[in-house]
Amino acid sequence: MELAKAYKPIEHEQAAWDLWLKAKAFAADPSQVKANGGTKDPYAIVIPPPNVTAALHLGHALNNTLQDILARMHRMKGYETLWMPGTDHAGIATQAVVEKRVMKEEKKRKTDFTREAFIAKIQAFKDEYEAVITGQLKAMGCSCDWDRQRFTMDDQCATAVREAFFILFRDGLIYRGKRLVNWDPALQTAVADDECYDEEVDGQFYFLKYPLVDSDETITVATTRPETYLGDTAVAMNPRDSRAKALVGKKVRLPLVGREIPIIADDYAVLPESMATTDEEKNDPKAKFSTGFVKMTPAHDTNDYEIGVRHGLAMVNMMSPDGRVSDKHGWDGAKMPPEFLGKKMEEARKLVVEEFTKLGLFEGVKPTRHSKKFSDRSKAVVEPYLSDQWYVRVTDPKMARTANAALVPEQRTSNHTGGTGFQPVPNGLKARSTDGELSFFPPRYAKTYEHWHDNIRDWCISRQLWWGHRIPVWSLSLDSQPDGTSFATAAQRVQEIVQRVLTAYGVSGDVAMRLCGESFDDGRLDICARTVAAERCLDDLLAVILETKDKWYELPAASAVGSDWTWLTEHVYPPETDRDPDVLDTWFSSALWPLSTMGWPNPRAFPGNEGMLEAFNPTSTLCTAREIITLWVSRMVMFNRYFRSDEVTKKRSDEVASPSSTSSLRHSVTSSLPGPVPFKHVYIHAVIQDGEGRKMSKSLGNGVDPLDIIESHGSDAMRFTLCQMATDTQDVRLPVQKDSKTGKNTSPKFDLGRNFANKLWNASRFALSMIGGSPLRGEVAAEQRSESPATSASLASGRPGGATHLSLIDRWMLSRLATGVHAADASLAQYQFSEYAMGCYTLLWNDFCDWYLEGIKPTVANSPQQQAVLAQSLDAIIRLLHPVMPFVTETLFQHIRHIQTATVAGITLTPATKLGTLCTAGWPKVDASLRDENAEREFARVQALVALIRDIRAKHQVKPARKITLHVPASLKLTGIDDLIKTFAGIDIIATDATQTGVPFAFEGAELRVSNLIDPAEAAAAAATGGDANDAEKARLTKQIADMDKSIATLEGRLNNPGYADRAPPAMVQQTRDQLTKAKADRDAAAAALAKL
RNA sequence: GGGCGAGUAGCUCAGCGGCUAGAGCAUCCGCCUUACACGCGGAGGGUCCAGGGUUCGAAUCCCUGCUUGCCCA
Repeated sequence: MELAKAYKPIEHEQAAWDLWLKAKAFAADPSQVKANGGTKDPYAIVIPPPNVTAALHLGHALNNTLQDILARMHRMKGYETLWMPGTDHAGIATQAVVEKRVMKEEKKRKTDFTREAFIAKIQAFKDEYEAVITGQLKAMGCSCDWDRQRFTMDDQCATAVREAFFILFRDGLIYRGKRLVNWDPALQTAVADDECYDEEVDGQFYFLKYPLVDSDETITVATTRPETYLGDTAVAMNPRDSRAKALVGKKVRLPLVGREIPIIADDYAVLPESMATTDEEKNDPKAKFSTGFVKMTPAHDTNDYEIGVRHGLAMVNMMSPDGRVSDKHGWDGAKMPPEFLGKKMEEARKLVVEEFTKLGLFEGVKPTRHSKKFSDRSKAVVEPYLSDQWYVRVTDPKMARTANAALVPEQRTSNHTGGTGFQPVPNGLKARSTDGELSFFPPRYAKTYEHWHDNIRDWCISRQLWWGHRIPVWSLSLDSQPDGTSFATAAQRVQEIVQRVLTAYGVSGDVAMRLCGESFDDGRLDICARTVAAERCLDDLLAVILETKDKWYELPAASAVGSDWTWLTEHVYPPETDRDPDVLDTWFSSALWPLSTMGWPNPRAFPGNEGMLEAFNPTSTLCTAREIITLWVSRMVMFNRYFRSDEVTKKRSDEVASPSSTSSLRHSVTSSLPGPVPFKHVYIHAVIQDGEGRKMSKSLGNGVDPLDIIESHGSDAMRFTLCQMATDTQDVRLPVQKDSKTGKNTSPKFDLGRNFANKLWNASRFALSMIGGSPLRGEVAAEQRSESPATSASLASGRPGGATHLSLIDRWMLSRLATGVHAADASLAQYQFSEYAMGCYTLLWNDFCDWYLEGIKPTVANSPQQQAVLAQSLDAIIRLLHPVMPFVTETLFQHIRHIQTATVAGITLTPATKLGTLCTAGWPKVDASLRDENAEREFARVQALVALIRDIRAKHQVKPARKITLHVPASLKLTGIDDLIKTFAGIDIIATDATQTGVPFAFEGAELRVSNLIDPAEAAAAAATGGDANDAEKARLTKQIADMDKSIATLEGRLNNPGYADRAPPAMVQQTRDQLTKAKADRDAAAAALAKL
């Protein structure tokens, strides 16, 4: 079959893809893995699920290219390979995009729809983008197991999320707590950081005096928000403040409120300008306004909140959700002056000034500008607001510390002491067998990971959104009643009633209850439902209490409640009795990804998952970006190790054994073996920036669409270029240009990959033309070769003991191949993708094309041995390149796999296992014995001499077709390399005469000449202008002499250095002497030639 | 504020104790040489950010500074 002159990706990519799918080449079979009684080692990658928010960009292309390289390489190496694909629902991002879209297209808000209706809209959007993303990955050639594609909110993943939440809730690792959120008082909802914008506004610093307790003195605080003084719980001053010693520990009394609050010392308080000593302090813009005293309002300011947590300050909320002063939403019984109650924040501010003025405690104002947060949608001023949120207790040793213990010892920090993270294993205890399994590439990222866990804080997992996994907790709030029942008694009774209902529905094992609080003010019963059945039970129970369903009294729950109904309805506080409206942080479901995608917790519940966890968890490698280390990597490690721990696993199997047992509240947490890591290696890839070092983004318009590159250059070209860029550094730059024809962004860098693919294509085309038509063993059918390669004849490498002697260039090529394959293996094993790409590049382009193919042209047609070396080398190179350029290599393989030649001893090329596909063929094995130093040394002589002659040819503008004569002195031996020199340098005769004609040059210390450069007829004409030629010759030799002199000076300098001979390794010294001898000889030869001109 | 990178040819990057510091692109010269002009052959081009130090020897290791980027808080 004829191959086109140039590789046209678009004509071949689809066919290759179809072949792979037809062969089911990417399907992972867990039963093949040793853990399940099979014979293979597993190799697994879970894709970092792309957000369904938008199409993939070049960073995704890079990351997925690298994953595909790893997957394909391991598949060829015989690993049972799973690359799990899927997408992420990306809660806030997706909901925001859809909200914007709906606003633009329908002029409607989220709240104009029911929750269900709006979720359906997001779902439709998700379907749309999931299809786009999947299409992109397939166009890139990603060898995922597409039949297993998951989505973080599909039924399988949702089941895992439910189970995980339940277990954590049951085990006391999930709790409810208060946290500052961005509150939009107009919409009365929390808003995320990216739904706010900052704006500089004119404001004022207000100066308020607070009287010291038991003293007539006052201190003055400066603030831009005087109204929040109602929620003050401390005053801070800098410990270096000269007054601090006397004042810290004393108390002040808040005017009107009457609350006594402490004065604390904290660096956060800025020293007044007059006390500042360093430039930094003086230049702090706040120093100008500072009095040295800062009011602390932890419930209404993010900085104060941090300090409040640090110093254990009380949190007093003085605002209601609609942004008015309130004493109804506070804690610790805060008392507000009645005149403030119900006032808006702006009104309250004026009132503060008035009241303080009346009391003589107002010192004045100074104008300032400061930045303020506003809500995108309502434009209202965003208030930091304390509200109820759910947390995962990742500070528990079973979480953060276990995550750090997962690090391989050599990547742990040696001087590790504090923190919640790693602690040395106590004496006498063996380290966990599952510890020390995790390593980072490049290793420096282990520090990021470790540091994160050392300083980790509990993870807030609730989000005030609609799109996501809704928190599976129902709350019964208790209210005191005149009958005088104590809180504890009432709570006890409620739990008993709930328990009866659960039993009636047969779901008591699927529910965990926890009582929160100790009084009717803040007490409630939280009930977590593990399954949909349990959920229905709770719905019914609430319906019975609230009478919200038709014929509620006929529900099984009603009979289970029975005569307690009246009592129950009197004690359960209706308005807040419901399922929690919030959804889980997206990372909660992502954190379960290596578990949920493989069927955890119950592989039998969804088809095809059996044996997956055993086979593929832990996975082998996770490829991701560095900011993901904290967001995702850490959480996957914590979750995998917790949910696959002995403790959790055993508890689950006990439940299966006796499903009726109730999940008790706060299981006793006993010491247990943590589970395995979710992945052994974490590879962190570089960030792609544009040519100016800026992030690629839509707003800058500097983004490059992978599909555009695939269209213009081909998928392989994009992949190769990206792989070649993937170095260990943090950022890589890709100069971006706008294509004048299409108007699309592209980069000239992709030409590299396109040219390389074309080079491979043409090298193969040439090889096929040489050997495709003349099989060595015509009697062996084409298909048979791939079945039983051992039947074909085998060529020895020409080394001692070999049957057939190979020529120098063949031995050289095999040596280069052996080195190249070894280097590629080593590079990929260390995630050195760029080195792998560049190594392959040199091997194919320089070694194979420039030297080998050119060198064998005169001989290959008549040498079956050479044809074998040619075919086997090309086949090996194509296999080596398959992971990075799957399409072109697969296309070519479909031709070269039919070639019949002898095999080459030392090269093992295992045939394909599925439909003759390269992607299931064996990774090339080239025996190290094929490395041949002698051949490399001799060939290097060829290359050096050829380079000198080519230089002369170029300077003299000798036509490529013209054969010239080389004159060498008899002392210089070119035995065995003379034919190659003739081929490469365009020489027809190598004479050993001592002619003085022609162009002289120095090689290996001898004076050589080339003559007959020009056609005799032209020579006569040129003789007239001989002076010019002579001048050029002189210039050339002069430069050669200068180069040699420079080299000689360097080498002599080194040898003359007294310490060198003494301290440097002897071999190195000898090498330097040899170099010097050679350089001097070359210089002398060149000088002699110059003198004769 | 803490942590991690980068600064080498016009551009994008390798090299990270010892070759005359390399590659691709770009530039210049010559070639449609029968696989490839997405090509072939050749050439020019670098105070390896600056300043100290360690070493027989530093682009490479250490320190200081400058420029620049990212992550976490």
